[in-house]
Amino acid sequence: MKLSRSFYQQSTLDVARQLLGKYLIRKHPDGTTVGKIVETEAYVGPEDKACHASRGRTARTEIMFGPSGHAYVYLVYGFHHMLNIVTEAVDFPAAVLIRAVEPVQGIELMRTRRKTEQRHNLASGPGKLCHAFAIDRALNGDDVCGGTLYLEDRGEAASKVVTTPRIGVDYAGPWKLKPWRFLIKDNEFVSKP
DNA sequence: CAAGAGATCATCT
DNA sequence: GATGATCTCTTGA
Repeated sequence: MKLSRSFYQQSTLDVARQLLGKYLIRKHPDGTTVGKIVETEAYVGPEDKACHASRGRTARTEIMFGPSGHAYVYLVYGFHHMLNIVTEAVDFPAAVLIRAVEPVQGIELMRTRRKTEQRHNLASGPGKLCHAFAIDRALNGDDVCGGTLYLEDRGEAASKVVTTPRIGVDYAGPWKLKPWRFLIKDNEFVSKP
């Protein structure tokens, strides 16, 4: 069952937690890739110094101020794309970063793109995930309630969930301490334990 | 195995 | 002109 827009309108922390155990589906001319989400992070509102939108409303962050259920994709460090899903109401900037998935379908395609044999290394990190799923800035602003990139509930409850501070946001002062990273306990496909 | 450096560019000052 | 919501490879024990 495809997740509808109302799912993404909930509070960002709820969305981030509930996304664990859901499936990410990416349709592409080369084939379809599917992965189970095992790790997410929440970026919430104009106050959150780790959230790009805390710098104000700009051309780049505009998408986060828009309606929920859209993809926010951007490039970091000149190499890696990050995939976020916009949440909450219009004019409130918030999003959930998808940090890692467990490869389920289209694994050969992911191997070709990633040039690695190891299944646990195909999508265990935000940059790797985007590479394996062929996600780049062309998808920025795409509606994830559409048919190319979307999420599904396949009836699995994310059992044991663990929270930790977010990764790579040391510059965010007190905000870096917020336990807004969510991951499935003991899952071998997360980016780091 | 842990730690460190380098890669490379869109975006904002 | 500085700086990342990262990854991979190299180094040294």
